Amino acid sequence: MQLTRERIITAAAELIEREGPDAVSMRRIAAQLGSGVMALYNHVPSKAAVLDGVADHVLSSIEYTPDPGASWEEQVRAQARAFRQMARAHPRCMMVVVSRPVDSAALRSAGFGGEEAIRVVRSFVAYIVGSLLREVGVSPGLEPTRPLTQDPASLAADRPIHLDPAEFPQVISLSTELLDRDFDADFEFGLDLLVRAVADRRPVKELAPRNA
Amino acid sequence: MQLTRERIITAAAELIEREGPDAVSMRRIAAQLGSGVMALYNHVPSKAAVLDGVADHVLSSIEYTPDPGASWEEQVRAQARAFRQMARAHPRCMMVVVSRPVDSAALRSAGFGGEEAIRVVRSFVAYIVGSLLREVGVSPGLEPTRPLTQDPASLAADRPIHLDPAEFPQVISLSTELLDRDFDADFEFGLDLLVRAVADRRPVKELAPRNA
DNA sequence: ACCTGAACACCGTTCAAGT
DNA sequence: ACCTGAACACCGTTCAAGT
Repeated sequence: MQLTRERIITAAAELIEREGPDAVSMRRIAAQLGSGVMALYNHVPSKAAVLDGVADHVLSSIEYTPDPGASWEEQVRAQARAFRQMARAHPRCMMVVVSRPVDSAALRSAGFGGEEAIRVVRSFVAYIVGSLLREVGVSPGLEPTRPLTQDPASLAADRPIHLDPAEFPQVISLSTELLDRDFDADFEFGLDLLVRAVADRRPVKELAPRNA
Repeated sequence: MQLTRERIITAAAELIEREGPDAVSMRRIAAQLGSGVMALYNHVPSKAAVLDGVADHVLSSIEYTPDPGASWEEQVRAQARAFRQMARAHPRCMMVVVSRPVDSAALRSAGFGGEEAIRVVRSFVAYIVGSLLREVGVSPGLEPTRPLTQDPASLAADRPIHLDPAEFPQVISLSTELLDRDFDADFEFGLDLLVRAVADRRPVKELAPRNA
């Protein structure tokens, strides 16, 4: 099959997702595509360019279509959640995304990039990125390489809590669930803080008249 | 001079700050300390451990002493600013910090780690980390290695805007200042959003009685 | 206990050569 | 235009050997 920039970037993203950012190398990508290493350089100028491509690829996979009927609060929440879904779908690519400039065109095309409230947007993006780094980033990149297998047990081993899954299968699945809930709640909590803060900053919609 | 874990970590941090995370290697660290590569392994188990050490070292350099007289709003702001100062002092180490678990003991000892309001703290940390990644992280790590020199011109070249400093010295210093102001204002803006949001969530200090 | 140096299995990228 | 393979200057880490 023909070698293309796109196939190279996709292969790199898959490699990162399977074995972490450290595992990605031009040689491994080439091997995966069944070609020699140097063949890659006909479609891509450097490894850095491949990683740029991965960041862009992942960012543009955000699925968000604005709903003009919704309030701005709900639109902001929807965007934040779309971003988060992307991060959860490509957790190990997040470090790569984050190591490049964030205000990319891809991000803008996903609806992040208003005109009048750039600072508000930046605050949200900062919050979202920071949240997802914590959520996704229990030492995601610079650690010793993982084994090639990707069973649930080794995924659980990425958590700070270390238990033998053979001995405590139910404890582990439970703790994973609890952690997930925790992340959900944490994310929504902070998101809500920001949404309310911004709402309070707007010209107040006079519900009940005050005295004075 | 004697080789120690501390000297190794300090050397690594300096190397990262001078040439970026990509430039750090066991061999370079050893060369800097005037020893053979393998001598390092008597004090440190692996490169990953060195990077863990760097993250901890940088995190524990946060200078914050709580002022019990100040309001909680001001205390939170002071902590956030202390964190930010650290990030600006070690900008290129930030990616290393961020690639490890953030809720470390070092962070807690810097005053981040309340009991009753863990989620609030997490929201702030998420915001701060996300902000500083943007501020500090114009492709901080995975880029082609920089030349060894660290003059202001090459620092300016890290910005997205590319001008020849020989031709436009004043434009560059101006734009740097503008960017700095921008970062300051952005950071304070979002910080203020969060502080107000949290304040509004507290049992309101009844200033003026309402009708109803 | 601490350091050395050779060796191994990797890197990214250049270059000359092939089709 | 696209691919190859040898080569170069690097990696992290193991191991056997020295003090």
